[in-house]
Parts: sequence; C-alpha cells; structure tokens
Amino acid sequence: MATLLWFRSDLRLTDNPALAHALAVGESVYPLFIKEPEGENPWALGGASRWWLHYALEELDKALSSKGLRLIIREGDPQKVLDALVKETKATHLCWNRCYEPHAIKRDTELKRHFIQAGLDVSSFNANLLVEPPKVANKSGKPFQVYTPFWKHCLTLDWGSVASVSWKKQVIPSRWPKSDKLSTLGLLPKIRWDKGLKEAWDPSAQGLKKQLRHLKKIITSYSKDRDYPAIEGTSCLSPYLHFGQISPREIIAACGGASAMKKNQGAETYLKELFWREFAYHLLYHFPHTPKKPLRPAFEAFPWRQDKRQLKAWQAGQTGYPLVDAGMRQLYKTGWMHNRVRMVVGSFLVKNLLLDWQHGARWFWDTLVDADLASNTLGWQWVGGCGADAAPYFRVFNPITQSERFDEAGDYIRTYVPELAKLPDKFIHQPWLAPEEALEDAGVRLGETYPRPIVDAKESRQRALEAYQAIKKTP
DNA sequence: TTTTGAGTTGTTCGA
DNA sequence: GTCGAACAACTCAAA
Repeated sequence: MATLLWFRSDLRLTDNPALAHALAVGESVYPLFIKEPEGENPWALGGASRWWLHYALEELDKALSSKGLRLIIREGDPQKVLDALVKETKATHLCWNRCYEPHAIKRDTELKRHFIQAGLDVSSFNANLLVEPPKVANKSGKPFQVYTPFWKHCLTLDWGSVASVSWKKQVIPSRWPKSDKLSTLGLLPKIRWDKGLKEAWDPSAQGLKKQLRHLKKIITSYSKDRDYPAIEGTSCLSPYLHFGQISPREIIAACGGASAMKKNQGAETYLKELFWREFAYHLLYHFPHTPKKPLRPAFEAFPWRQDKRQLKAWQAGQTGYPLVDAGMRQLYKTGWMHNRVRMVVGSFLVKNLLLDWQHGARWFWDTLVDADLASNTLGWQWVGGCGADAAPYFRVFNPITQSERFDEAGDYIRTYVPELAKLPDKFIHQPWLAPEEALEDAGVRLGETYPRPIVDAKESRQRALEAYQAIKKTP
C-alpha cells in the first residue's frame, strides 16, 4: 500500500490539498516530478522558465527532505512513468493538484481514466485557483468575457481556505525507487546566460519569504506606485505563483485576508490583480484555442505586417524608443518586465510595428521567468485588441508620452539602456530630438551607439488606426 | 424578450 | 497649461 503524489505546478508543501490527502491516506508517500518529453507540447517551457523550475525543484526536494521524504524525478511520458512507479512501489493511490492548460486537462483526463481502470484510487484537487473555471458562469450559464462582471460575481463565491497539512512519520517509505538527478534534466542553460536572472531573483523559499515581506510593505500604496517601473511597487510574486511555490490563497492570507484587503485601496487593487489571473485561467479553460487564435474571429484576417528585422530590433531592445528598449532589455536580462512596460512594448509591437501579437506572446513565453499560458494569452490578446475585454482599437500607447509620464526622471531607462545614461532628463525620452552638442556630451552617436527610431510614432499610429478600421468592416 | 448601462491600464485636438 | 470631448461600435450582463 502506497500513494504516489505527483507534483506539477504546485511545488510547495503548504496549502497543498493533494499532499494533505496523501498524508491522510496514511501509507507510504512517494512524491514525484515528471519531466515530460518536449516534442508533444507546443508550449514546452522557455529558457527562463526552465531556469526557474530547476531551482524550484531543488527547493521542493529540500523541503521534502526535512520531512524525511524525497522528490523522485523521472523523465518521460507520464503514463509510462506512473505505470512503472505503480509497479515499483505497489501504489494503490495516486493524487495530484489540477492544472488548467488545455493539453494538461487532456493528459490528466486520460491518465485518470487509465489508472482508475487499473484499479487505483485516483484523486485530484484544486490548489492553485481561487475559483475553478467550471464553477464560474453568468446567469445564462455561459463563461464571462468581461472582467468587471467576472470580478463582481467572484465576490459572491467562496474562495476556499488554506489547506492544512498534518505530517505523520509512517508515510516515510522504507525503500526508495531510483530517481534521476535534477541536473540530468538539463534545465539550466549550457551557455551560462543566466547571470542576469541570478542577480535579479532568488527562487528559493527564502527568496519567496523576502518577496512576501516586500509585498506587505508596499501593498497600501500599490494602486499608485505599481505604474512606475523605476519603483519597486509591484509584488514580483508572479514566478513563484506560476510554479505554485505559493498559492493565491496563501497570498491573501499573508495580506490579512480578503475582507481586510477590500478595506484598503492599494490592497483591493492587488486583490483584483490576483483575479485577473483567475480571469485568464477562466478564459483559457473556456476558449482553449486562444493561445493560437484570436478570440474574436474577425481578427484572423488582420493585415499583420511581416518584418523580421523590426521584430528582431524589438526583441533586442533596439527600436530607438528608450522606454521600449529598456523594457525589452530588462526582459532579456532579468526574465521579467514591469507590467506598465509590458503594455507599452506590447502596444508598440502590435500597433506601431503592426506585427502579429503571437510573435510577442512567443517571445515572452521564451524569455519570462513567470511565463504563464493563461496570463500571457490574455495579455497579448488584450493588447492586440482581439480578445475578451480587449483594448479599444484607438487605444495606441504613445511610447514617448508613456515614458515621460511613468519614467519622468528616466531612472528606469538609464538602468537598462546605459548608453543613454548621461543624457539630460529632457532628452532621454526622445534622443533623436536632442541637439548635437547634448548628444556629444552624453557620448551618444545616433545610429551607432544607439539606434534612431525604427518607425515614426505618429505615422505608425495612423497606419494602425487604418488597419484596425479595415477589420471593423469585415463581417 | 427586450432594453439598458457599462466596459483595466490612452491619445489627441481644440476650446 | 488644463480640460473635456471624441475616437466607434459592439458585446456582454443583468434588470
């Protein structure tokens, strides 16, 4: 008699219902992580996410060890791996916390059927969402497609509470099946480009604790500070949340509970952000084609441009617009980008360059440590204007205005675009307007040390408005 | 069923 | 410099 406990996007020992269940069953518990073959999943982890996963797994193994357990790591097709382990451990129980990506739902449904047929007791739990998608619908029984009604509806629901986990000695197996070494998964880059990630992040439990302390400090001013990329006014919990090192229920508990949060404007805004994540999962669940296709079908005919050079310039942070370039370089260097800047670079790619939002989604997927299929899809379809509750077509962010408004002193730009650091504040947002002398004094040679703008903001805005106009006319 | 009010994050233009 | 309106129509959600 034994229980297989399969970890996936829930790499934690607290608020973990599957773990609580496994312990309650009371027999030997075998914690397991399976690295799936990448060929079959179009959304296999990007480089930055793999880097994070490595450390999250290392940390999970450490935490399990402190309880006398270990993390068994195997590589391969989940059904084959689980079949083998059922044999090796004589397991009678199999449990996990649910995932919500379309491919994961399909995989889990098949596995559940297979192992129930094989005579196992299979159970799954909700650990990672406050409201699970099948449980949320409007009065016509349909999924919400607008955030505010979704949020209002969620306020009437029970969000569950932090699952308590009680440890017992008898769950420690006397013999362990063999495990792959974490290093053999090859999650860390072979060419060590991860220096910037290392400097920016601590994926360990200690790092998470530090980030939670930071959240408590900034939360009351969250609603006003979160928009300024040079201020550390956001929680930076997204990667921990993505890999399930912390649950949304735990975050709310750490903030003093939902009712306390609703009484403070900063905290309430943050709570609503957590529900944007819920909304993203809700949409992905009900519209599983959206990572690949626009939710609004008219957009399938959108006249996107093709321009590899401009796409590369955007990716590399060489567009000639300092705020855009700062954001793209922050992303590449640290695996993360401030939310305000994500909107600015997104709008720039989609509207000013008129390149398909999917290029942006793919690049973010490969470079973000917090890459999350649900949130990434919602974000890009929002900025592309083709999703649920989309930005109106005429909402084209002006990369200069945004820069002046949200990075007035240019601190953020100077951090990530050091070749402009010596330019005075009044020229840093649009160096191409700086007089020769100012450029020379700052050591800037346009077209050499820093590019001239690859498009004209005003003209490209007009071009975007016309392209979006065209879409409206197609039925 | 029909109607009504509302909808994350902006920009520009003209008074 | 500041302010309000226009930018378009559509879809959703609820009364």
